[in-house]
Amino acid sequence: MGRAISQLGGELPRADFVVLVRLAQTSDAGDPCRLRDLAHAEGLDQSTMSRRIASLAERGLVERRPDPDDRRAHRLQLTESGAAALAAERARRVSLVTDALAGWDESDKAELARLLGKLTDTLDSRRTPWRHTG
Amino acid sequence: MGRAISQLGGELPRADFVVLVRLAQTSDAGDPCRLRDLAHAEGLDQSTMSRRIASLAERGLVERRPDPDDRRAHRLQLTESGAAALAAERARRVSLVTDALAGWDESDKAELARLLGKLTDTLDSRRTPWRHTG
DNA sequence: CTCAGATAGTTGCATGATGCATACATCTTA
DNA sequence: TAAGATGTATGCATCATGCAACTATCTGAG
Repeated sequence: MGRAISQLGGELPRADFVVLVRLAQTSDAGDPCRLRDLAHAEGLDQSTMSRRIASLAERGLVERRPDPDDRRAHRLQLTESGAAALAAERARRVSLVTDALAGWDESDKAELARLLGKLTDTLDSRRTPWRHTG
Repeated sequence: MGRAISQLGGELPRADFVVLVRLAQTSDAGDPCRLRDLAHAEGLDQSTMSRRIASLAERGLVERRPDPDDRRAHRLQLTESGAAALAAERARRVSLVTDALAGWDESDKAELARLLGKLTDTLDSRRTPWRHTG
């Protein structure tokens, strides 16, 4: 817990961040998020995601609860610390962008936001394969 | 040489790509590009860049010529194969974007291009630290 | 001119992330 | 009930990386 709090001030590694983002999404959707889904969503091997989750669980950011419907599986969810770490990292990133665009006029900022949103939608609808390493 | 040609059809790893891009830039500028400069530009350790260059040189994409003014150093430059591989990778990436934006109207595409160019300039002028891994 | 220190680059070594193959438990279906 | 599929974890080899140490060369103070 102290460990998680200490992370709030620092930088959350990208690998951790993307997992927390996915977990927050599925948590919003109310789905029981499983390891395999996360691995597939990120284009990673199950074994890699297993180790990432183990690491996040050790640090108290993610909770692995037994799935009552399938005793092989776990239901993954953010802990309070995990949600806090995610919020802090998002805030840090928003600050980076806000600072970088401080000199821009409002219309350009609004237009960029609109077009990036549209781009995200376009890529999602095409299920564009996304490699973090390539 | 056959190795380099066979790469033209495939995907150039990002680590190789960014090095070739830098080399093409400095080649345009006419500067003798050295290892240390490349490493610093990418925020990597010299030893890492040394290994990347060694790999690119083995594959015939980069040439290491002795620096006539400093016998410790090498002058790095793209080979013909390297320039071809870079051009092919750039074309592949342009195709990805072109395909993804195929359904967009021209005005939005032009506006996105303008704003991304402006963003690039803004980030460059701020010397924003850029981590490929974070 | 000479020698101490700086600099360009390479290599040894340990570390961490990854994928594949495998193992084990549990579920599903014939 | 047995055979195969599925969810997850682990052993193992591989690869990229940073740090430290090394060689060769350059530079500057004396």
